[in-house]
Formats: sequence, structure tokens, C-alpha cells
Amino acid sequence: MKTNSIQKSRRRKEARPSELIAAALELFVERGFAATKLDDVAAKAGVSKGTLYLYFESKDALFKAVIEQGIFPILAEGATLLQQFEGNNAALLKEFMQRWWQLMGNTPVGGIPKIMISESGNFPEVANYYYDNVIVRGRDLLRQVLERGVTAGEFRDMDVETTIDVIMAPVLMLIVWRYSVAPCGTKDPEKYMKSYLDLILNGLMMKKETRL
Amino acid sequence: MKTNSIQKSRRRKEARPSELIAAALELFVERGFAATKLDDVAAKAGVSKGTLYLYFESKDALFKAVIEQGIFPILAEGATLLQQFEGNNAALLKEFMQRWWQLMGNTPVGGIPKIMISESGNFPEVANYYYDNVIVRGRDLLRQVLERGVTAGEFRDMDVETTIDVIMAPVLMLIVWRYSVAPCGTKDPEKYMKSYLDLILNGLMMKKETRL
Amino acid sequence: MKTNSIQKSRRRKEARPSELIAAALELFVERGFAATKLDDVAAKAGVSKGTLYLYFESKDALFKAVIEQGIFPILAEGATLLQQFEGNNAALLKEFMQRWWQLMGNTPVGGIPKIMISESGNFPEVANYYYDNVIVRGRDLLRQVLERGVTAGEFRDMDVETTIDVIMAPVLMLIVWRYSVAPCGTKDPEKYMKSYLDLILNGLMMKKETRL
Amino acid sequence: MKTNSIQKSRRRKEARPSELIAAALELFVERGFAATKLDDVAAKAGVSKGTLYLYFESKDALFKAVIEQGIFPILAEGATLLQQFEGNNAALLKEFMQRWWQLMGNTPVGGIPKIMISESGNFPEVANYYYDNVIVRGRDLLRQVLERGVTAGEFRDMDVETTIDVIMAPVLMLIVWRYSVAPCGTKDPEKYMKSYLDLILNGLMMKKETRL
DNA sequence: AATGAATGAGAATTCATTCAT
DNA sequence: CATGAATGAATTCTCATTCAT
Repeated sequence: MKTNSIQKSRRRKEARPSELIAAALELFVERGFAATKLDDVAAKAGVSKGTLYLYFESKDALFKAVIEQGIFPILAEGATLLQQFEGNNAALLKEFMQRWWQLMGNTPVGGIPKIMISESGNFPEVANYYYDNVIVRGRDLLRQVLERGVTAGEFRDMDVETTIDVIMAPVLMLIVWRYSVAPCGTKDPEKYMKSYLDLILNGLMMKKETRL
Repeated sequence: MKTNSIQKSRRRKEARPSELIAAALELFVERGFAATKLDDVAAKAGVSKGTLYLYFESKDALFKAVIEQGIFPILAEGATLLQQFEGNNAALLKEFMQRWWQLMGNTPVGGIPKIMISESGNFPEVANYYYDNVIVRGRDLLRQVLERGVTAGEFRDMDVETTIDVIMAPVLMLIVWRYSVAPCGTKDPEKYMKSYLDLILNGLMMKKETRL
Repeated sequence: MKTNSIQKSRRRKEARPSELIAAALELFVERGFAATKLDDVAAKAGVSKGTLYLYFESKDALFKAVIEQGIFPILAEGATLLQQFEGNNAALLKEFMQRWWQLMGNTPVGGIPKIMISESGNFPEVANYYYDNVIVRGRDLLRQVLERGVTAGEFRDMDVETTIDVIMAPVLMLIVWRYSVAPCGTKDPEKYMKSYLDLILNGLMMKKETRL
Repeated sequence: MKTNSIQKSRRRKEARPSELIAAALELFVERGFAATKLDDVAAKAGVSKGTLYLYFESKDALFKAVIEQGIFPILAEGATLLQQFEGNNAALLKEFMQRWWQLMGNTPVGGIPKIMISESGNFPEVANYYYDNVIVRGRDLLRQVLERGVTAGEFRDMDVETTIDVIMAPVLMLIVWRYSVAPCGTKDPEKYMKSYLDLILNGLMMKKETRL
């Protein structure tokens, strides 16, 4: 019984940081870092202001934690994707993007890119951390698909590095639109992803007829 | 001589609001609205903080002015583009995008989209204003090109509304990257635009051979 | 064995208040009352912050206890000194001061005067308590020595009440210096006490020649 | 007229720091640094809390300024004393101490030693600054008097360095008592100084008979 | 018009105190 | 008894806004 209650308490304590991070993520995304009050973060997490400081030593530290924690699922997903890297590269690209959307499109994690866009200027080290851990790795995955596609004659010749950016841009914007210019953002993500994939795959693919 | 200096002073006086807006734009882009101090805006514009209040009744009003002023060139450019709306639609689309980049890519105006992304949640009316005046109009132009291209058999069939968004996304991201996640932002815009246009035009175009 | 551990625990339990007081004394002396955190006091005493409140109902109460506890040895020493109050008064004065230094000079108790100097303004009742129990009694002892010395023709005539203060000042400062302006405090207490006793005894004593 | 009002304003602005420092000195002496609220300092200086930050960037900076400003009169007085350093050394010592009392005994500056005693542990750099600029210089002056007195055969032989401390202690304590253990502080400074000077001069002086 | 000193409401942070376990 | 997580009042510090000059 005592063990039980201790565990309960311990479980609660262990959950606190995550709860606070989740609350903070939501508010940072919605309002921006500077405009978010720690009072509100604490309230949203259902604790008092002081409790926040039991787990994070400053607002900046909380920000950092939000990003670091937010990155985990992305990295994990990336690792998973790596394993199936074989076969038809067009299909692979499609798979990659769809997974990306599943991960980011309907979960709180999706707010991370918006935060990084808005706040990277004020948090250079965090931006670097994000760049090294998320952007670089994501680009690595995409690079593989594109290069193999070109080599296999599936894709047209291209400037791979630049094309990576061009291809990522629409899915990033889709995410960003979720949280910005909200009224106009009433987009249908399914249709968007469909149009997007149709467009870029068509744009990348070697035209069969060309060979004729 | 006195006349001269008066004119100079008057000119300067009349320029004040613009100077302040320019300074504010730069800082809002760099740091975000909430993190920007009016002290710094005034200092950057070379006036005292009190002077700022002679021209803008609050920080919010300054924000609004920054957006409104920032929109003028965009609207003007849009009007110009409208006039040449005939001929080859692929070329027109290319022209449209290149003009867009010229307008946004190397001028302070380019910061506006980043600001709107970051702050629209905190300024719903401004966001609506921006939506009604910039986004809607921009989409109108693009819609015309795309629809005429489809009708003319130049472009493949498509969901036009969604495709507008997909097509705009990469150029928006290019702009946003200029001000965010700085390290990764070391992109070559020329190459980027080239790859981008190549990809989407190829993606949009009816395959000539298909007709065979 | 159980008995043993219970005794141990009991002994420890009974020692708790003293340990807490000792820890508090050290920190109050070092940092001052307001700047001392109860967290640190508890940590230094090896208990949790909550435990502190089992023994003291508030930070103020702890302060009071520190002073009261700190006064015991001083009072005890005073009582002892009273018993040998006879014989050569110069020697007695010397003895008095040397004992005082033994008591205060190398023990934690020595911090009490510094605390009283720093905090008496914020704790008037404690200051009164200290005054009534320590200062008044100490002065009583000194008064006896001085008055008897004057009566016996050993000491010159003097304003006894004032001289008490003048005589006490150097030993008090010696103690205070131990904890203040630390760098300059590299004084040799032995030499200091020697010079001090030499000076004041010489200053108090009737000049032999006067008799001539 | 404009010139006049500008000067008035300027004069006011220039006076602010001193007014704030004076208010802070008083409260720091009375309550200690940590227990003094900036609100109260500002109120006592007749300004708002925010104004304080126009002149001092933090509470610590204010503390430093209080000490630095408080030291000026002491240093100035020291410089003046240096000039009359000739003649009878006993008289010189008397003069030195009386001047010291005039300077510290009835002015706010007198609080400085108490502050240094209480807070030096928390402000090591300030303590060093104080040591280098006040204590060292004061000791230098006293050393001269004592050494010359010994050389001239006026004073008995002594350990000069230690005696400096012993001699300074009573006047320091007199000052400290002004602000501490208030009830016991009801001392008559005139009588105290008289007894003090009588005692130490008698204690220092060569006994006339010795010459016999 | 322009200035910049002054303000005070508001936000981050600290820490004595409480209380469920 | 003992713990340490949680609290929230109190304090430092910031900055948009005002206003006398």
C-alpha cells in the first residue's frame, strides 16, 4: 500500500515535466515564446507557478526542453523509416511524406516547426541543435531517395540538395498554416497532400515518352 | 537657406513614420513582436521613444502600420502583373514567381510573411486584413493562370485551389528561411528558384507524348 | 539490537534541534538572516526542509532559538567566572578577557555577536532578550572588577560605565572581524589579545610614579 | 527660461542617484541588504520603483554604489588629515580620532561600517574594494602616528600593526552600536570618546618614571 | 514637434510554509 | 516522525505609455 502510494506519487512527479512541456508547447505555438506567460503554462498543466520552477530553472530552459522533447518522436520516426529504404523510390518518397504528415499533421509535435521559425533568432543554440538533429537527418533521408531515384533512372536529373528543400517546403508550409493565418488556413490536408504528391512526383519523374 | 532647412526638416518629419515602420519591421522580423522593445525601434530610427508616440498610438498600432505599409508594394506589383495576363501560361507562371521573388527576396518586405506566420495568432484582425488583401488577391492571380493553363490544355487537370497553395509554399518557405533557422538558411536563392520552377512546371505540364 | 537502534534513533531525534540550530547559526553568521534559505539550513543539518518545521514553527522561531541556544554557554561561563572574583583585579580582568576569547574566539558561538549586530534591528525582542541576558550580565561582571580595582587603588579613577564599553569593544571587534571583511581579517588573535591586554591594562593602571 | 527649466530638470536628474543612494544607505543600515525592498528605497527617495532602474541596473549595483559613494567623504577626510601630519603624536592621534568621530558619528556615512560588517560575506568584491580604499589607507595614517610616536620616545614600544587594530576597534564599535542592539546603544558618545582617548593614550604613553 | 525622465502594471523568479504520503 | 512535492505571496526587474519641459 505504501509502495503503491509512493509509486503513485512518483508517477505523478515523473509525469509533471511532460505535462508542463505539453502545455508550454501548445502555448508557445499559439502565442509565441515571449507572449506566453508562465502563469498560463502552469495553469494549463494544472499546477501552480512555483511548481514549474521545480522542474525547469527558467523560461528559457523550458523552451529548450519543449524543443528537445518535441524532437524525440521525429527522430524515432526517422530511424524507423531508414529501415525500409529499398524498392521503388517514387513510392518511397510518397511513403516518406505521408509518414511525415501523420507524425506532424495531427499531433502537437507539429507545432515545433512553427516555433523554430518564429524563435530561432532568439535562441541560436537551440536552433543549431534543431538543425543538427532534425534538419540534417531529415535531409539525409530525402537525399538517399532522390539520389537513388536518379541513379535508377526513375527521376530526372536534378540538383539534389536544392530539390530537397523545394520538396520539403510544401509540407512544412502545410504544418505552419495549421497554426498561422488561421482563418485562411482552412485547408483540407488530405487534398493538399494529394495535390502535392501528384505535382512533385510528376515533376520529378522521367517522362516515359521522352524515351520514345 | 531657412527655406531649405525647413524643407529638409519637413521632409524629414514626413519621413518619420516610414523610418519608424522600417525600423520596426526589421526588428519584428528578427525578434518577434513581443520581444521587440520600442526603445530599440526608436533608437534604430534615430528618434526618441517619445517621438514614436507622436505617430503611433500604441505598439499594436505600430504593428498594424508595419503590415499595412508592407503590403502596398505587394499590391502594387499585383496590379502590374494583372495587366500582362495573356499569352503562354507556363511563361506567365514563371514570370509571376520571378517577380514575386524579386519583390520579396531581397527587400525588407520579405519579412512580412514571417511576421504574419509568427504573430497572426495574436493579431486576428491584422491577419484577416492580410488575408483579404494579400492572400486572396495573390490567389486570384494564380488561379487565373492555372485555370487558363488547364483550359488551354497546357497544364494537366488539377484541383486548382489546392494547387495554388502547393505552388506558393516553396517560395514562401524560401522567404521564411531567410529569417529563420539561420544556419540552414544558407541557401542559394537563384538555384532554389531554378529547381523550384523546373519542378513545378514539369509537374504541372501536360506530357506532350500523352497526346500521342 | 532493536533497542540499540531505537536508542540511536532517539538520540538522533533529540539531537535534531541542536543540529538544525548549529547549521542555522553557521549560515546566519555567514550570510545574514534574510539571505539564508531554510533549504540550505536543512541540507546542512542533513534533514529535509519539512523536518525543520517539526521543530521550529517558523524561520523567525529558528532565529530566536539560535540566539537562545547560543547564549547558554556564555551565561554558563559567566557564572563560573563569578566564583573566582577575588584577588588582584588586573589579573582578574586579564582572566576575564582570556576566558571570553576562549569561549568566543574559536567556537561557533562567536558568531552570535555578529548576528546580533546585523539583525537586532529586525528582531527587537530578541535584541532585548540578548541585552538583558548577555550584555547586562557581562557588564555586571566587568563593573565589579573595575570598581574593585579603583577602590583598591589598582586602577586610576574612571567613568566605569563608559569604560566597560571601551574595554569590551576591541574583543567584540576581534570576533566580528573573524566573520567580516574577511580578507583584511587575517589577524593573529593571539597577538591581538596580547597587544590589547597590554594596552588597556597599562591604560587603566595607576602609574607607579604618580605615587612618587 | 527654457535654459532655466532645462537646468532645473538636469539638476533634478543629477540629484536622483544621490537621493536614491541616500535612501538605500539608510535602509541597508537599518534592515540589511536582503531585507530591504527596492520599493521602500524608491518610496523613501520619493520616486517610483521603475525610476530606480534608470540609474542602477540591479539591486546589487545599487549596493555597490552606496558603498562607493559612502567612501568618498572618508577618503577626502583622510587626505585632509595627511596634511597636518606633524607635531606631537599623542595630540595627532587624538585629533585623528576626533575627526573620525565627527565624520562618522553623526552622519549617514556612519552606517557604512555596519553594512560592511553585515554584508561583506555576500559581496566579496565590494569588501575588497572597501578594504583597499578605506581600511588600508586608514591604517596607513594610524601607522605613521604610532611609528613616529615610538621613534620620538613618546609612545612605548609596541607591535604597531596589531595596535592599529586594537585602537580602531572601540571607535568602530561605537559607530556600530549606533545602529545595533539599539537599547544598549544609548551611550553618550562624548563621554565614550573621552574615556576611550584617556584610556588608550594613557595605555600608549611612555611612563614618565621610566625615564627616571 | 521632440525629448527623455518618470511611471506602474505586469511578468519572471524565489522561498517560507503546508500537507499528503 | 520524516519527506519533498506543491503552493502562492512577495520581490526583483521590464517596458509600454505618459507628460512636463
